[in-house]
Amino acid sequence: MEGKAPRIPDSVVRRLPVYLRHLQSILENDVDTIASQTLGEALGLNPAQIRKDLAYFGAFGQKGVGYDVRFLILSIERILRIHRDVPVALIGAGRLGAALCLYNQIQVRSGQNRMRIISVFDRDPAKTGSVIGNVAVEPDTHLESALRSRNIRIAVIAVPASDAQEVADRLTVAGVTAMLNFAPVALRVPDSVHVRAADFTSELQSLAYYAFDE
Amino acid sequence: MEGKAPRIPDSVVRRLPVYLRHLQSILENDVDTIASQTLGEALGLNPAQIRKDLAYFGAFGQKGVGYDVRFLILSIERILRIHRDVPVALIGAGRLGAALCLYNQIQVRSGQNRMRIISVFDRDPAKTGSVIGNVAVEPDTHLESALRSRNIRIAVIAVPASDAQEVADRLTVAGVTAMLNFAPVALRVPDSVHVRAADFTSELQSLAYYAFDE
DNA sequence: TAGATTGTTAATCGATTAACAATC
DNA sequence: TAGATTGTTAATCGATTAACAATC
Repeated sequence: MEGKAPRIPDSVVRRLPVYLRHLQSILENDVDTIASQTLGEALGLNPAQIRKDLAYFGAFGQKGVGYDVRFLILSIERILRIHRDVPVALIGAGRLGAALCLYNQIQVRSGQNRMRIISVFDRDPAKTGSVIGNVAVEPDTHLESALRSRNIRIAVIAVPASDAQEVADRLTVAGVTAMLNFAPVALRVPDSVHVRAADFTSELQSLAYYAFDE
Repeated sequence: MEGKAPRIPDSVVRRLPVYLRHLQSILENDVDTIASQTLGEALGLNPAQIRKDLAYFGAFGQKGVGYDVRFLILSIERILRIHRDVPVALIGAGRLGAALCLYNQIQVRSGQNRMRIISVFDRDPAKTGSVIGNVAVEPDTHLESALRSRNIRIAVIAVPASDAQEVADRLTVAGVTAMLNFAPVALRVPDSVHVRAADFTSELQSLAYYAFDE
């Protein structure tokens, strides 16, 4: 009975966390209701785009009134599947990986985020057994069995570029379906796996183009 | 005489560093020439897109042959304005900022990147005066004067969300025209300033959507 | 009721892909 | 010359924005 599965553009999915974050922040200021116009002004987005984005998933507002902030927060959390804790793995416990892990723990503790890095792996025996915040670093030989037994579907790759493709391959086999890749290399994965590039160097380099068109 | 200024889509500008990185890596394997077809296969992109992207800036290939790897590397570096060292400022010397700074130094030292973080600022007097790798942390009171005197146009924002808008405002006044924002908040800046969001939490949250559509 | 604002359809805009003449 | 591959134009596809009836 479910009917059509409309296929949601990635650009829409990526804006949802932005909406969510702003809604959470205005809730602290006791704002109960918000119009797409107001939200758009705060985020620098077209209000029609916001309404259309939300309408992909249902009708969450009230005509003439706007959106109930609390209800919209809960709705977006359900859409994204982050209405409960989501276990995440981190591969690579170097400086960047460790910083991301500690940052994540702060966000989780303050209630801003339910994506939790609960497993960290590294191939370096010197790192294995050490602890980052409240998570122990495990040897990467445990990777496949640990991910499967903990039912982890999302992983952050923070290993050197030379190791990243091999890690992606192993993660794919272990059932991971979404990866955030900080290594400066393009990863090849099956169509069923989503990879998002999060490469510091590339971001900086592309910004140089805009910085100097005087 | 220069003629039309074609206005380049941001999606094109953001792919250039990806092309560049791959070209640099194949050069190490003594590949002298590459066809858009081959490059596309390696990066998971349509070869027509690669040719069109490059054609925005000129004709860099040879019909029937392909692109000379060395020449294309130099050409893309010039297009992006990274054919010489580019000074970058980092605001916020917390764990994430420090990790990014050290990571940047490794990349610069190994010759993979000419975007150099040469100035780091923090408002915490406990951090001021300390050193991250080979860069000293300066008090944020120096921000405007230091950026102007060093002619810095690009900045990385790695401060708490609550401080990020104020930092962006100050950077704008100080003449910064491109910012990479790691704080989990949408920044409002004049149209003349480019802000790129690089928010770990949002990226992870949007990935959750894809991880569970079983 | 009058004013405001949604949800949705239609119009616009822009980016990607296909096709192919030019040419190495 | 024959085969390969670019640069570019045209066709397609998809995303954003405008407009407005529905309705709170």
